Amino acid sequence: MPELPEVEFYRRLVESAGLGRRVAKVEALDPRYLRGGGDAAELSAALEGSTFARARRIGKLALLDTDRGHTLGLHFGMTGTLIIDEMSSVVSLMYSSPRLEPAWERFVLRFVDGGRLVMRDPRRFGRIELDPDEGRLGLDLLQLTPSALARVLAESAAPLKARLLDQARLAGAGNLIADEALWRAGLDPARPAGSLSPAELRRLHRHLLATTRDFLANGGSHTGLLLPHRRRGGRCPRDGAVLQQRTVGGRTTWSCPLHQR
DNA sequence: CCGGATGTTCACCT
DNA sequence: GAGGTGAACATCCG
Repeated sequence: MPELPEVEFYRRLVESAGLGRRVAKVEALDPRYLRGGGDAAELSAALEGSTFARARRIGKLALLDTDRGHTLGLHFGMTGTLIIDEMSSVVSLMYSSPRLEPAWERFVLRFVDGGRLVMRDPRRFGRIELDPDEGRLGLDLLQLTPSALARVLAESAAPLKARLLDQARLAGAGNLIADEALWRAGLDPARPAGSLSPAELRRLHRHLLATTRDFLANGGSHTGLLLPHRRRGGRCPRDGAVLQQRTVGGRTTWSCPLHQR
């Protein structure tokens, strides 16, 4: 999906253009888009007549609090984007066509003022959920402290990268943030998570936050330094070594065999 | 035509 | 129980 930076852009979009507007109707709702096959009538009853009072985010989950005590959870999958009044945020998604296609509108809220909030998602991996269990997500990546990172990784034989992608332990990092931060930190994604020295832990913590903040500042998760070289024959922009492609933690992983140890 | 893509979940192994 | 793999989901792109 969009990773933390993209979802943060969506949160800000709601904050700047979606708060205080009364919901008239849940207008289009792909039934498969309700997480856990939830009840569409229940969703309409909870949202129609309400306004959004606050937009929060935990990891990759956007949370829209209504003025009546409900929360709408938005999860964007691989290709989900949020649109308000036909204006998208500045986000560009690598693997989602920018084309406008009404059939890709999986969830639409019509406001009383005539405007719309739309989730457009070609691949349909996104989900919405009323009053989601926020406890299923770990600490938000932007709130990560060195000691919290140590707890995320402690005593685990799982690959380092697999732990970083485990949303129940650390919420927000996706495949691109993980590869970029590990590359910057000079750490092998396949290292056992529990094997990092205190110095390596501090280094990884620093680069995880710096990478995420860079992506936020530069317009998204597709702005990494490693990204252009994630292709066959691509070379490490730091030392020129041919990059290695593997599957780690179930995801395609690119790393430098020379400086990531 | 085929394979793979910023993700999550589940079944099935070891 | 922990962790890995592969599939499924659905569509586009090279």
